[in-house]
Amino acid sequence: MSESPSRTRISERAENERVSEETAEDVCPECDGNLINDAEHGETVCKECGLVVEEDEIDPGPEWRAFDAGERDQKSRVGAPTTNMMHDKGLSTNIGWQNKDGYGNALSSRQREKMQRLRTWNERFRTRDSKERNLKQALGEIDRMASALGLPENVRETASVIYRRALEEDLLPGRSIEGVATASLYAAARQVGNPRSLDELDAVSRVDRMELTRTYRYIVRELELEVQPADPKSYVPRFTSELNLTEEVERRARELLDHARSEGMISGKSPVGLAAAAIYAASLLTNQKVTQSQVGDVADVSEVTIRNRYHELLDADTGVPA
DNA sequence: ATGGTTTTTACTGCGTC
DNA sequence: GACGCGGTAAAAACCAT
Repeated sequence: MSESPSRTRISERAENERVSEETAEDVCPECDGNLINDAEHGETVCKECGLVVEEDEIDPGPEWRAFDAGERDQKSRVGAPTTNMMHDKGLSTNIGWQNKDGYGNALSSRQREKMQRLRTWNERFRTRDSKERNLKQALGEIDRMASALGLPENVRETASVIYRRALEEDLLPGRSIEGVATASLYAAARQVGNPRSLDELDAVSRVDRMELTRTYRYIVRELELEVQPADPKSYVPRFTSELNLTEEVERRARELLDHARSEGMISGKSPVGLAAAAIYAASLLTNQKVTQSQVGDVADVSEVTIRNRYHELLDADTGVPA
């Protein structure tokens, strides 16, 4: 319990500061006399010189007067607080389950049936409503992340289709809208051959990596999405342009990757790492050198990985066994 | 949970500018 | 002396079982 003394000190200091602030405010700026609060006129005036320091204050009280408890109940207009925990802030209609009318009398069987139908419909509209809202928010999220990552229109389309399907199949309960939206975008980007790495998604999403990978796996499994491993080549153009490299380098890198694929060297290796290594190797072959760390930076891959991969790529290219 | 594979981290030595 | 590069060992991350 060594922290209790320090905690006491902190709270004492806070107390002192607040008190001093208050006293500073309670003194008339003209004559240093004490101020009094005149609630009826909504003013703060100096007791000594009569200077009005503040006026037009907000009266926090009710604007009506109640003379007994019954009147207070009638005049008070305050209801249940709204809450953000529910999609509609708790303002939607809810039909009670008891078959009683407003006075507590039992309903006739005809009326009971009617109420049952009303309940059913009310519930239908309400859930449809909530899905609409859900979708709206998710699509906004997808849009935001997509433009942050510079992803084109067709990716957003695909992502929203995936999200809609997830929503239809009731995959949302227990998962965050954010998470599913991010996962949908990730899957969509890969499906249309414009992939972004998990790191990149992670950077623009509000959910952490763990949740992202978990929900991604989940929706891929549940929706039986066909997502092939990303093609290393699809990363090449983006990285080369970020490094201001020429078309020649880009072409060379693609060739290296094609060749490596035909040799069956790419399975099990990370596509991003392969792309980075191919670009590095291509930059050497075309005398437009970039450093390993430069490539590693834009691709988010360690230099070691680039080294290992690019040796393999060059070996495969020249026919020398590894 | 476990084991195998891949990637990353951290460190070292070498050559060059 | 800083920088780019190569290599290694151990840790961490990932994936299928």
